[in-house]
Formats: sequence, structure tokens, C-alpha cells
Amino acid sequence: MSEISRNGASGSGQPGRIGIGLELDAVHLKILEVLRENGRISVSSLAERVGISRANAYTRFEALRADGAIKRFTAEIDHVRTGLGITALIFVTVRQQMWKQFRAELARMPEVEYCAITTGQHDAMIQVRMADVAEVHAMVTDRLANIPAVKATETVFILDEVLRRPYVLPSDRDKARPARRAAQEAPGDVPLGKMRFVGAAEGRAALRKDG
Amino acid sequence: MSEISRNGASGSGQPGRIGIGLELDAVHLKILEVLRENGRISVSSLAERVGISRANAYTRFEALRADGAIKRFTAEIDHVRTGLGITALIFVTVRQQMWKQFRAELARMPEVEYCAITTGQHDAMIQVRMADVAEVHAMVTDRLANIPAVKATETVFILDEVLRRPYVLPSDRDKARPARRAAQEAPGDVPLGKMRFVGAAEGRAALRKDG
DNA sequence: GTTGAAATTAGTACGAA
DNA sequence: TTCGTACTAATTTCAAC
Repeated sequence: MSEISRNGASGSGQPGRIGIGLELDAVHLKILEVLRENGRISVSSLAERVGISRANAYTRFEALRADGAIKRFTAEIDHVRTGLGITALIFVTVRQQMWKQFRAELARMPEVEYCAITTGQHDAMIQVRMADVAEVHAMVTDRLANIPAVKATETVFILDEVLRRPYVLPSDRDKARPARRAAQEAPGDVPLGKMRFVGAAEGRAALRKDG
Repeated sequence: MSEISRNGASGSGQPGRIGIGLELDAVHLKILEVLRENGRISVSSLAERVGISRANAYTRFEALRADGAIKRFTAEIDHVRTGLGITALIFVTVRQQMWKQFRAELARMPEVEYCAITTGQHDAMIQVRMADVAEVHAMVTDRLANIPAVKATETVFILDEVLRRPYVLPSDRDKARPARRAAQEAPGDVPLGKMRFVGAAEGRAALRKDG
């Protein structure tokens, strides 16, 4: 069950190597599609919905888990119901060469749901869930601002979460758009004035005033 | 199994009304804690880990699901392994009174994993997963910029996702910090110069130049 | 990679505390 | 309400094809 990670498990057609380990074919993707929508489905039902035998479903299920394509299964929780109805994004400017410290501090903040290093004006974006606005304020001033690695922060509140899809798959691309594959067409008639990519250097220079 | 949504299910202690429907006590939170880390655990094992009977675990499990505290179960997928290794944040400025159209268009974009309405300089932030940088570019120019509701966009790439916790719970607050509850202490010695909250009006006025 | 049977486990219903 | 048990249904595992 673990040698699959090295050799690949598929046998039908030419799937095309996507990841490093396991070769994901159409059946693998279909399994992932089902599992992201219903993580508690039994492997038997999964086999039925995908259209393969149970033994095959078990094999592939295990392979996906062993390979790491499926990292874990989790429950989506309604934050409002659990009392953490306020969500905020905190954009952080980090002092260079203090990243290790910043990451270490983050690990000690359980109210942080998500943290990503970004290009652009800031260096990182963290998402927090709190009971009220005052707690966000306290979090930013008491905890974040006291970290030496943090040079500056910018807080934005989330008014509404329009959609959260449980993880996008490559097969999603061919769903809503029957004829057109984005990256393979010339941009053509694009209102370029609307777009603006933010490079890392640009924003960082603009922020050098505060320290 | 559904009257619990109105009356509450707990019996020990004074849980304190958190959500609208179900009253969540310590046991409920413990169940959620287990389930967010292992969404496929059997209810029997869940009962064991939480320290309640099987029957009770089934009742509470169903109640949490019926109440909506648990929205769904999902599989966390490794995007790099599935071929969508590029993640980008696109900050969108939306023309007022065209929100309905904007939301409708979003629903037709399966590559969008997350979208939230925010305060601050922009109106919305969307997170997309793509195979390469060119696809992000095409997405922004071909699809987003062509939506009349979209006034302007600003794209930022995610270089690294430091952490993604499967949903924060109120009980997390009392984990890493033995003595100190943020929102209940005076801010005290805060380097205020580090912090900056961005209001909605401020940023919108600054962006009025483009149209 | 598939099918079918045995062993195990999950889910339900009920009475007692 | 919660617990414990008995009962039923389903799933998982293992075998042979």
C-alpha cells in the first residue's frame, strides 16, 4: 500500500503525471470530487458513485491517503454557531530575516485559522476568527504588534463569506465553461486598465516610511 | 432528533447560549475538536475519545449536524499533488449596486476556492488555485475583468501557506495561553504606530480615480 | 480489476438509571 | 438527558475468479 507512492497505481490510459508520487487519473479525481463534498462517505458508496469495484476503491483510497494527495478529513464548522462570528484578515509586514520567529509565534496562536506568505504590499496574510471586534483589536495590538518580527499590520474585516469551496480540483476547470480554456487563448480584447498586478518590491518600497 | 435545535441538548452545568439554535456545551466542543482533526472517525471511537456513551455520541452528532454547527465533512487535498500548485489572491473592487451580478458570476467560476466581502481598500477578496501563473493572468484578464460589476482588481500570489487550521473553535483560546484572555485586558503598552485599521470609506475614496 | 462470502463494525431501538 | 444492551443493517476484509 505504500509502494504505490513510488510506482503509481493507475492502469487505464495515459493519465499524465501531475504530482510527484502517485499518478492521478480521471478515477482518482472523481474520488477526490466525491470526498471533498462528503468526507464521511463509506468506501462502498464511494465505489458505487465513482463506478468502480469496492476493492479498487479501497486500493485507490488508501493510495491517495498514503501519497498525501488527501491530507486529512475534517468537519466544516459554522463559526457563528460556535461563537466566533467575527472574521478578520490581518496583513502583516515582517522584518526580513525574522521569518523564523514570526512562524514560531504563529504556531502559538490557535485563533489563527490561515496564514499565507504573499507577494505584494505586505508579506503575509493571516485570517482569524474571534467572538467580537474588540478581540480582534486586542489580538492585533496585544499579540501581533508585540512580536519583534512584525513591522506593521493592516486589518480588514470580513463582512460576508460568499463562498468556500472545499478545495478546488483540476477537473473543475471543465465544468462551467463548455468551450474555452483560459490559459490557451490570447488575451484579446482585455480592458487592461482594470488589472493591476502587485509586485513584491513595489509595495515594500512604499511601506518603508514606517518602521 | 430535531427538537434539540430548539430546546438544547445539554444537561450538565450552565453551558451558556452561543448560537441561535443548539446550546453548545463543553462536550459538544470536544466533539467538534475531534471531528475537525479526523472527520472520518467512527461515532463509536468518537464517543470513546470524548468520554460519553455511544448512544449519547450519536444523539449529539446528529444534533450538531441538524443544527448546522457542522456544515459538512470534507477531504483536505494537496493542491500541488493535484496539479494546482499556484495560489493567488485577487482583491476586487466592485461597482456598487452590481453585487448580485458579481455573485452570480462567481458561482460560475469553479476555480475560485474562497470569496469574502471585506472592509478596507477593496470590496472582495477571492482565492484561486491554478496550474501556473499564466492561468491566473488569464483568469483575471479574460474572466474577471470582463465582468461589468468588476471595477478593478489587484492580484497577489501566495508563496507559501504556512498554516491552515481546520476551523477554529472557541476552546482554542484557552490552549496556548495559560493566563491571559485578550479582550478582557486593557491594551496597555501597545506600540500603536505598528497598527493600522482600514475603514471601508477610506480606501474606496482613494480608488475613485480609476473607473 | 472484479465479484462474492465471512467477520467485523456501525447504526438503531428500547428500557433502566 | 444519559447510559447500557440487544437487535438489525451495513461496511470492511479476505478470498477466489
